[in-house]
Amino acid sequence: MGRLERHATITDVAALAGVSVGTASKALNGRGSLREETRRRVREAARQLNFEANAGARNLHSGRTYTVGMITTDTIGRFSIPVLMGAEDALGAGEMSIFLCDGRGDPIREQYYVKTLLSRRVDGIIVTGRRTEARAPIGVGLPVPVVYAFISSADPDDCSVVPDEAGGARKAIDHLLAIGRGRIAHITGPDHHNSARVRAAATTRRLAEEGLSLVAPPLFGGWSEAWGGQAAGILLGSGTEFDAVFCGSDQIARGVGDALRAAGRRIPDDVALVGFDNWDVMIEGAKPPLTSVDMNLQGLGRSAAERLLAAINGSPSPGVHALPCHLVVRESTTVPLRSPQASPPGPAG
Amino acid sequence: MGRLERHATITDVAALAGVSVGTASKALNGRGSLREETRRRVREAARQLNFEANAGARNLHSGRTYTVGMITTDTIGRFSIPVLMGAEDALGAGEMSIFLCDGRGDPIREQYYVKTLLSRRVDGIIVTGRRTEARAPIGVGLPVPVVYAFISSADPDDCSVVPDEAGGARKAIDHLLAIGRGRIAHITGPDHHNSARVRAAATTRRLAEEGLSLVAPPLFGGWSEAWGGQAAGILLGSGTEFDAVFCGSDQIARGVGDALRAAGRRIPDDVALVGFDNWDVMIEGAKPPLTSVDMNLQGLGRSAAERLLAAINGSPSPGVHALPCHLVVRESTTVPLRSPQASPPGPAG
DNA sequence: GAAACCTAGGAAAACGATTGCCGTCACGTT
DNA sequence: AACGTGACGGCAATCGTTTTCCTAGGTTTC
Repeated sequence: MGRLERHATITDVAALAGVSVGTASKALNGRGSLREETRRRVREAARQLNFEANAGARNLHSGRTYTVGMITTDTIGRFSIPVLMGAEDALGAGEMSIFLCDGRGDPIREQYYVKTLLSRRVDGIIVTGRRTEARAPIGVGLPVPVVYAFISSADPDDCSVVPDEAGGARKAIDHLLAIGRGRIAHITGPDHHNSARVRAAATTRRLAEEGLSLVAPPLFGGWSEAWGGQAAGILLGSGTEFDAVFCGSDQIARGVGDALRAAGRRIPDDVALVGFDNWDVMIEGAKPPLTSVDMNLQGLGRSAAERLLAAINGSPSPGVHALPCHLVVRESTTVPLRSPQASPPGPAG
Repeated sequence: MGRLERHATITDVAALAGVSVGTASKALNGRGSLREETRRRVREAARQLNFEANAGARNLHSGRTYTVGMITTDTIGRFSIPVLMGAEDALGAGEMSIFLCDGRGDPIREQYYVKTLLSRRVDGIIVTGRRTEARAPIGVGLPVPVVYAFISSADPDDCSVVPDEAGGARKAIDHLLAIGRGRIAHITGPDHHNSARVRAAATTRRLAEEGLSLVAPPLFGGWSEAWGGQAAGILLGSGTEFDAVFCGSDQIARGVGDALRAAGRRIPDDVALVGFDNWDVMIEGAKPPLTSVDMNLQGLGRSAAERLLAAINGSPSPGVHALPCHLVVRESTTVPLRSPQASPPGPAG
């Protein structure tokens, strides 16, 4: 790793340029009134020494660190990443850096991180997590603003940015109805999981609005492919007829799809399939590619960061803010134009 | 988000406790010689004001920030996360915080991050990325130590911690040979990808050591399930006989497995299947669960962080350090004890 | 009872950068 | 020649903390 040079200070720069530190500072920050020649000399000295102003020292004055903390409630993973990236986008533009803290689902660890972040004088904190469920606030009367993203705070005065999962479920059902499927089943995650309950309830309600109902009560289980396959088996075994399955996750949908195909049902001809999450890995692996609800996690992260910045600048936006989901339609709900496999008769070209 | 309290300073604490700031500092840090009663009084005042020492101000003296930067070369994702978590483990013990910077594969952005991190006076930098390929150093003569994790630096004097992919491939082949499979095919990612080439070369070499060779030249393509399926088709169509397929990724393996099963080959009875990455999502979704090579990314992150800490403390470890991979054996290479599906005859219990 | 010695805690100088204020110099004006 | 006026830069305070040095007492010791 080569020779480690020492960090140059503004004193070094000033000395090299033959001016006082105050003048050097002004020269580098475009303040005060200096001859252009002086500025040039200082800038050249700074360049030569690879000078980078010590942010810590600078922050001592401004009272701001241009730094935010991001705490994940549980483990950082598939859902936190896009949120993180969105937040980074929004914050990067404001030249802010992010401290990442992985709570690992341990409240003690989490509290420790909060203390650390506060001692580092972050300008604000974003809290996120794998579950959309409301959670206890990370602290009360904290000296910096906090925004919850994806997950929400149990305190309604906190600012939370969440996906409109119910709306997403409604869009899925709307789509299925629009393509003429009325005998819909719903297979989803564990019933102690907020997302599963919310999506199932919205599904049932939306169908009720049309005077319809699910062909069977929602099947609660897990979020895995295995559960999808198992649930599909239950459905097939019950003898219930159905022409569409709306699944609580793409993984479930994939498991369902595999099981249905194994049982001789064609997708989408016999059964239309809709997933949730729009997770590329599952979407692309599924046969055929899966129609799915996208929660726009990156947009969510961006929005959360923007609200945090606003709060830092004195304009907080308390309350729960729901962002719309959108449906990405693929071949699991629409007959492909030209199908490479066996497909129902139709004009071939 | 409630009332925002101002950050208390040590001056506030000192005033409340009725001592000077110097004394307050000593009391809180266990320095100097003070009466126990005085210490108690100061601690109580600090507690009452929710005092957290301003890390920036403190760092001004110590010259250290107890902070490291983590830069991802490309996008933060499936490979960076475990590395990040491992690093967090190792650093968290040292009370260090992590600045996360997502380079998004843009060198300009990356250089900007390096500057930012330096101005924030991080004690060190960890560079990681999705590809194991050697990359240009993020800088020369930087004032802080740098460790590359997963990805490696093109400068051999830099410290890089990488998985021993070749060793992993050898272990996979060892295992296949041990279970009596000698007609092995290899399907992997694009040949411009370092990992694909390294693994393929190691595979070929290991077989050569036994006087064997692949049943066909390695099939280079992509990392996806789709490619796996396609490649399996090629293999089947060629008429080549094979009793095992070693795949460059779990996704490929899954695609291969699905295609083989669709073609009537039983796994592992007819064809044993080994993946690479040991990615839970793919492993569990595959039927049967996939034997796979695990690169121990978390251990890699931990090791990288430990080496960084050592370097910060004056004991750098230049060079490329390869960490062993290990093979996780599952049912795609071992006949299950009791099989729920059709299985070759054998004592049923 | 005085010299020597602790001990507790205060005062002030750092750390690195910013910024308001003020002095100085070179002009131009009357 | 005396004065006013910009322009240019230096000085010093400031941010919050740590740390060194120092002093004012009280305690020991002979």
